[in-house]
Amino acid sequence: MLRSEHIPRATIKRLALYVQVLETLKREGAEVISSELLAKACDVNPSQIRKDLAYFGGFGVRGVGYYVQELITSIKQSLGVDRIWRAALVGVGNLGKALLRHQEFRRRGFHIVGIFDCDPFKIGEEIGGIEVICSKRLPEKAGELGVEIGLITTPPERAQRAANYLIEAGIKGIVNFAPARIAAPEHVCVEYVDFFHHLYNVAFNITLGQSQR
Amino acid sequence: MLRSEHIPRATIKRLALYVQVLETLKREGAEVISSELLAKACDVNPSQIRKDLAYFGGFGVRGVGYYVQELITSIKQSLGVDRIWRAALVGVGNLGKALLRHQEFRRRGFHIVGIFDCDPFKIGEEIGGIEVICSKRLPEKAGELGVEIGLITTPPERAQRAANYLIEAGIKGIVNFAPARIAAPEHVCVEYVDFFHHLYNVAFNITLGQSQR
DNA sequence: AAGGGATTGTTAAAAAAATCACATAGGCGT
DNA sequence: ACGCCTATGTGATTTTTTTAACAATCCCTT
Repeated sequence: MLRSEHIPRATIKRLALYVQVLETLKREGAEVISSELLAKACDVNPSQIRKDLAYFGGFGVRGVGYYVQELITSIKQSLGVDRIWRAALVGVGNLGKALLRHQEFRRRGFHIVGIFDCDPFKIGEEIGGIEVICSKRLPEKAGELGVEIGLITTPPERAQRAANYLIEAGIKGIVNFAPARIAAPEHVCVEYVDFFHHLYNVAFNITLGQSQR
Repeated sequence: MLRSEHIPRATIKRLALYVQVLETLKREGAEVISSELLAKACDVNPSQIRKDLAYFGGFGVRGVGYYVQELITSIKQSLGVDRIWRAALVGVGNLGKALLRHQEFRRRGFHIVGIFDCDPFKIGEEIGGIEVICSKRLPEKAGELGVEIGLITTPPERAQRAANYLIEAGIKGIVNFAPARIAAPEHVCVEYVDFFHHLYNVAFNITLGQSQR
């Protein structure tokens, strides 16, 4: 059993993908799926899938495959997303507002319970029943609200400051949507969402990548 | 010289990161930078950077480092983002609207010149001076507008249909913001932007990943 | 209850990517 | 003009990740 080994970062990334595809398959009525079929749907190698899943346990049944619902539950458990996560959003710009309106967050178990901005004109405004609070008060408020994850949607030049407030608040995970790197202590997990990385990738592939992949 | 070899996918990803960090450094007044310092700012290995850059040419000066502005220009050229790319956006929801308002797209050379949706109530509406057109007319309009890249911001269940229209329109690159996989022919490059992959990553790291990284 | 068929879990091999180490070469001071 | 200093570019090495192959095992039919 592989369970106790070090789990590759790439595996974690793929598990999130598997959940997405499995939920689609479930909606379509599938109850059981083989690694081969799931692989096709995810556009990866079947061995890859079996290996990824084996890190967390033997979820499959030999000769049969994986029970879809059971697998979804197991992966979510393994990832730690089988519960509600309370998040704070910092930066009420276009993107911030769009994310706040995005029903998918709640549906997936990420509840935005605090909204912060440093613009005095935005402070006090209500969005989806939550009042926008001054970013400076983040450290004090975050504990109160039980926030564990921070979402940064500020302009790039203010991303680091937002991060500092979140770190000061004792938050352990940050998803940064601003196109800027941020410094954080070892124990804080920072993930970057950057559209432009993807756009650049596409542009490159169109331009010269014809032969690749 | 490595130039003619196959370029790793991971390298392309990092080049986009380098551009981001270099532009910040430029704003801060840096004119020259060593691979070591750039590495620190990007949180990667210095050799990695030198090797990545060497795939595209000898941009550096031995004993000195890399000239920041020159390097930015060179990388952008290598990636094919040293020009304007015309894009179409399909799906005028919260996220779509936020992206349309996002100034960064234009600043980085991605001009959204067509907006499409299948909702009759949205068709005809004007956003930023561009009229929303029925998705069905995408194939005919895309050529007319000179669109090369498609951005999908529909709900997940409509992502494939949006993709089909884009493919029919002869588009060669798609950035899909909808949480759904899409099928596309070999010659069409598809990139996925999925916040939840990142959120899941953070959740996992907080839950059990303490020992990792 | 026993054997056949199918698909997993896992070990071994291959491929890819990251890192190291150093020779190479440009700039700058003398 | 010469040599030193420094940081690049690149071949060799290590590590990581992916893919292939197959033995183990579970269900299902007879």
